[in-house]
Parts: sequence; structure tokens; C-alpha cells
Amino acid sequence: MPGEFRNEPSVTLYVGNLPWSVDDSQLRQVFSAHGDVLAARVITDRDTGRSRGYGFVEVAAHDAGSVIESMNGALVEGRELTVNEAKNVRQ
DNA sequence: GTTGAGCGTT
Repeated sequence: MPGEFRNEPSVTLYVGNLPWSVDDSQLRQVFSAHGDVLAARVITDRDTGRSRGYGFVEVAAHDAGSVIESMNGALVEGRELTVNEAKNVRQ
């Protein structure tokens, strides 16, 4: 059950090739089907507020592998997502 | 009303 544990070990995933229309909550929904999503953020242009077409999803560490496997290349609104472990994890 | 590789604000 989500929320049962605090300080859950997590891994941050880079998600690229997102459709422009996808926002934070949609990103979370898409990924929560395959694992515990602790945070989901679409990077937007600071001025226009529009999506830059990529984002970051923080998932429970024990779900990271399977989430990457099932979501990398997965179709979202006709686009194949790029999903892999993020490089410079900010927190 | 646009775009298409990329690694993110305070």
C-alpha cells in the first residue's frame, strides 16, 4: 500500500520523448501502473509554462528495474518513451 | 494553434 512506509529507498528515472500534452499528474498515472511513484515532474519552460517534453519520475527502489523495463519504449499518445536512470539526481 | 534532442526550478 502506498504511504505505508516513510523514507522509502527511491530511484529517480529520466523520462524523455513525452508528448507535449502530458503533465505531472498524467506522468504519475502512467507510471503508477507499474510501480510505486513517489514523485513525478514534467520539466516545463519557465516562461511559457509549456512542457519541454521530458521529466523525472521517482519510484521505489525495488520497482525501478521493472518500471524501466516495462516503460522504456512504451507508447504514450503514440510516442515511444525513453526511460532510464537519471544522472544527476537532485533532491 | 509552432517543436522533438535532451538530464530538472525554487
